[in-house]
Amino acid sequence: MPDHPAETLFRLFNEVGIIEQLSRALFEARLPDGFLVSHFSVLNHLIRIGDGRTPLDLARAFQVPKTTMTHTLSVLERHEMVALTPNPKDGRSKRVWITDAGRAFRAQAIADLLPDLVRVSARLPGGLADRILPDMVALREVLDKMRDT
Amino acid sequence: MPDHPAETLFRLFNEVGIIEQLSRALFEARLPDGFLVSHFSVLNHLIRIGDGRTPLDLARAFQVPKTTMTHTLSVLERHEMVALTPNPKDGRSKRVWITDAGRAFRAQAIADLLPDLVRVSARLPGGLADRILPDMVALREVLDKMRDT
DNA sequence: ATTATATAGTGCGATATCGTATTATAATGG
DNA sequence: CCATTATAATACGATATCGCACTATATAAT
Repeated sequence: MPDHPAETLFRLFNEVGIIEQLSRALFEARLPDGFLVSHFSVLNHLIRIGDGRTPLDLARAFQVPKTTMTHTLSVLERHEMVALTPNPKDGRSKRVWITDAGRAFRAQAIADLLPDLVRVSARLPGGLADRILPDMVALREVLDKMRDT
Repeated sequence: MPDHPAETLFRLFNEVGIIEQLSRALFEARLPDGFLVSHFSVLNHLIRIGDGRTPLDLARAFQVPKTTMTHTLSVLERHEMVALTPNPKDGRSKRVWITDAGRAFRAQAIADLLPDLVRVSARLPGGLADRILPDMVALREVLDKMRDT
């Protein structure tokens, strides 16, 4: 790697990859057996953003192939944590709804996770997360837009 | 999620996950068919940190299970991009060496990747990567240490 | 209207990743 | 020494992720 603006960005993506790996392991250690962050994330999204969206909407939100979202939803559906209904606006499509079981699962997961998050927070240099979050959002948005072009 | 220090951290991990997803897709679109970031990363590590390490060392460096590293190395070995030799210091272990083909692959991948990195850099708010990289390193180190305890 | 093109979801196959168990070798304690 | 425990790598099975192809429906073009 030359001494180039891209060099720093390359290193940053490197760190992002490792942090993703570590935080995912942390999360999944607290989830019930057989559940992964991908499952939790969908439920969390359905509550934060609202349900009734289509599977494709979700795939786009998480930037995963639609086949991956089909699979993730099928797992959640099998556990009755989401329900899929026909989309009255589009016969090809479906709508995704979170169930009470899904809400309960998400709430429990967050409760089980919180102590770890607090522990991490306590060990971080003060204000680190607040400090970098806006830049991380900006980075995500740039990548997101570049993807379309 | 309550209004809590953990809330910001939670959001940060969320962004990290999405950025990881997007940057990986960007990378892999430039790699030859059948190669993933995991393969490139190992080769890159062998050059940056030096080869001759054991598979377990590599698994620790990337924070993946050792079975995952066994698999990744077997792919690279099949393509003759790394060579595994017995470890004279430990009969249970091996040492990992990068080959000329591995070096060439890595160099080509970086060359093919550079334009994308430059494009991203150009669209980012000035100095963003430089600004947050130290904090991201600190975050990674905290997670890394917490993992041991 | 009819045809052509685009889009939503899924089936299927390939590979990646991960957990558990196994084998071989080291290190340790008696 | 010998037995016990720990460690490195792998085999194996399960699930996740992804790309490609297919079906059904919608949209656009003429």
